Amino acid sequence: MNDTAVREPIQKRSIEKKTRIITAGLDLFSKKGYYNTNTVQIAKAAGVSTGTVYSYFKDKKDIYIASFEYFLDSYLRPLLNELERLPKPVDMQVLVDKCIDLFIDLYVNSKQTVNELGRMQQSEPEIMQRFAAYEDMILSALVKAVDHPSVTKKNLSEKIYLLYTLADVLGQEHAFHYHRNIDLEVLRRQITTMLTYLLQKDKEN
Amino acid sequence: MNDTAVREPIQKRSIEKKTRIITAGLDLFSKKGYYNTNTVQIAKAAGVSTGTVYSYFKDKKDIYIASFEYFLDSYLRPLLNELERLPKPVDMQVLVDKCIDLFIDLYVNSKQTVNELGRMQQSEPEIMQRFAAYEDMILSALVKAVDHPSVTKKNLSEKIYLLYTLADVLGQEHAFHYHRNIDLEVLRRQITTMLTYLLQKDKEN
Amino acid sequence: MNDTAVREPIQKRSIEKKTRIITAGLDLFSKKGYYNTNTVQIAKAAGVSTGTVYSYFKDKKDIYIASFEYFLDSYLRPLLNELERLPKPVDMQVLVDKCIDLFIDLYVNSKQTVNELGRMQQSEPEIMQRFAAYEDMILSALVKAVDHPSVTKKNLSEKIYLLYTLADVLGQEHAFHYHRNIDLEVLRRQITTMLTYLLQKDKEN
Amino acid sequence: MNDTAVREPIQKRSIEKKTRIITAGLDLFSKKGYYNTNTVQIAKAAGVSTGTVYSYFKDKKDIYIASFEYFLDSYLRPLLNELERLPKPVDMQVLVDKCIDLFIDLYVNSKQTVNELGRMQQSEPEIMQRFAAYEDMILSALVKAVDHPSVTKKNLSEKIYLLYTLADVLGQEHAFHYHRNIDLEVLRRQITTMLTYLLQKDKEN
DNA sequence: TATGAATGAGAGTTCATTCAT
DNA sequence: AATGAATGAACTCTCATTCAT
Repeated sequence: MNDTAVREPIQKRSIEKKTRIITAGLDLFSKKGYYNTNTVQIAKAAGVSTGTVYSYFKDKKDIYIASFEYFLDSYLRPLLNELERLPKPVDMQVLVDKCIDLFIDLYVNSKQTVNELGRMQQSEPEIMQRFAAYEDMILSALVKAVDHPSVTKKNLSEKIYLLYTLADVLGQEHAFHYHRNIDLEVLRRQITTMLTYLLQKDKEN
Repeated sequence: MNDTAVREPIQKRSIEKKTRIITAGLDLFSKKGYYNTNTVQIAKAAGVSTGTVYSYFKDKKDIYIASFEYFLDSYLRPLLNELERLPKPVDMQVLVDKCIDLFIDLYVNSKQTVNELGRMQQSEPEIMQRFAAYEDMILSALVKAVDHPSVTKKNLSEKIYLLYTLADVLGQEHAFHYHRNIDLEVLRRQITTMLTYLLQKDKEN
Repeated sequence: MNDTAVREPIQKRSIEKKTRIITAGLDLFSKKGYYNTNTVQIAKAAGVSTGTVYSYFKDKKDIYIASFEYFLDSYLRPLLNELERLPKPVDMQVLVDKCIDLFIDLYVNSKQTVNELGRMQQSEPEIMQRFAAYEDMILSALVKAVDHPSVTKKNLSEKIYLLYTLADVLGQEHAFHYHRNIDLEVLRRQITTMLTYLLQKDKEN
Repeated sequence: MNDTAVREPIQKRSIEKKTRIITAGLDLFSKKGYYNTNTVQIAKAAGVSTGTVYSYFKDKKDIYIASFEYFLDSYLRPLLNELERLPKPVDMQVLVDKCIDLFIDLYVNSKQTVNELGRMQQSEPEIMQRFAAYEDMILSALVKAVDHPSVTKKNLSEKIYLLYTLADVLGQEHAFHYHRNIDLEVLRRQITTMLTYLLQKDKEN
């Protein structure tokens, strides 16, 4: 019944245009949020007409999803690859540090983007599902990176989750510095200490 | 521009009406989010007219702010009082436990509410500011509770912040259980271990 | 989920407004057809805003249905009542004549309206269903009117249907006079002759 | 304003292309109606580009007109020829029967097409005019077929018109069977009876 | 004071038509 | 000659806010 298919661009000019829409969307959604961005703004920012937007995307939500998939693919995945390429065996301290740096990088460079994604993540089921895959991506990258003789496999999921969570917290704090009385260096040292303590093999947590 | 001042209700009937709007708003915003709730729905749920809503609140955002202030005042503050009333000197393990229970309580009973607040928190600057005060409230309650001979004052802000953050994480996981492979008991034990380790006086973190 | 109910007007001013929308809709739909009429035009013609239109009707199709129900109720039903009130026993000639007059009246006064209804009738299933009831209304009025000792019950449905159809044809021709070479008086006489012949008891058709 | 003239295809390939557009249009317009069919769908179904469509037709309505002219030429005219080729002198019963069969054929095989044409016929003046010619075509074919010693010339136009109308009604009822309680065999017999009665020479109607 | 009908700007989306390639 | 991506005006519908009653 629905004959008005969404165009899948093949030619270079078209791909470029689709990308422009995606990046314009990413920018606006990140800065102003999903509900405060409209399709005319996206079209204008991408330098195309609204009609063109709707020939590449079935609706506004579709632009949103494409924008954040693009972000995660082009930004997060490279970071994770770096993590996986760490020379092994790796010092625990180094691993935790690298992890933290990764999230600081992520937030410092794309704080608004990451935040907007978090905002929608639990608001729209469809978007939550899409994003779940990417969290899994991070978590499994961490599992691989932590795969090391000095780390017990016991309760590994929970340890990885805490590593992920605390690195995330530090990243957020670096980017937004919500809490003026927090010394970021101190916080980092404490997190590293806790995680190193948690991950060490001889402590059976 | 706006000549019609927002009324500050003095009479009992008026206060009751304002409260009904606030609780109706809280309920709807929590269940469906800010952008999917409209003022007619709030008025109807509160049993008043839309006009009345606008005689107590200057706009929709104002209802939102009042709703979440009400929530934090009537729900969070009592929890914090409990924390402050802990008999001292308190065992470190007990303190951390109590803290964690507090957040689990909060999330389990009001998960949608807390989530919606988090969603808007960084989307709307005006709302972010208002909420900051309440986070400070939590943090200072923790400072008081942790005020104890066995805990160094050194880098205390950062320690409190981590206590707050990790308790929050555990609360969220209890309420939503996003990560199916996480054993909540194990996670709780690990968090307690880390925090106890961090807070102990002799470890100079 | 759908809290935005369509308002059911009780006050006189509101009913009047709803009626104005209905009549404006009827007028425009009749003159220009469903697809060539837009909601802004209807609102303007009714002297209200588009928002008001949508507080009385759930969508454009709903206005359409209401408009034509209004037409049929306020125009067709009175005509049918007249038919039913014919003094009995009635001369067959008189009955057929009355029937024909009824349709001529209908078309001459509301030719565009009746035509538009016919156009949509088979195009939109929802509208077709609604209209079916009114055709039944006409047919059963005819059955009652024809209920007469001089008419056999045998194959009555088919006879009534032909009475209805031929009166309809004559009505159309009166209103639009598509066929310039047709003498309406002659046509009427022929139709009357055929129907009288068909309906007479002694001819067993 | 319109500098790009509509091409009149001479080459075989071009004619074929134009025909493909016409038949695709006929198919889609018949199935989904004029307003629910768009030019992209027609182009796709015809295996050409939208641009090509607009080099053969000046606008969407032009495709519509061409489609239905094509239908009437290729489908209706052969039926009429058959009618004209009836061996004479012909029995009145046979003639009426043939006529009825012709319409039943028409509707049963092309009910959606005929219906869609009827729908637009009075909605768009331009289309109404075009169609008038074809109705005249039918009527004059009937005049020729009825040209017979047993039929008075008196009031012939009106008689032909009724023959046409009643055959049409029966055709519609055969194709759609809107009225469940109508026995098609009975209806046909009644119509035949009425028409035979009307057309007979000695009855001076 | 309270009402709730009314407003109308602005949202997302479609599609006949054009024109650079 | 043919393409089909691009256009943008026009569509239907929503909702925060106002104001006559």
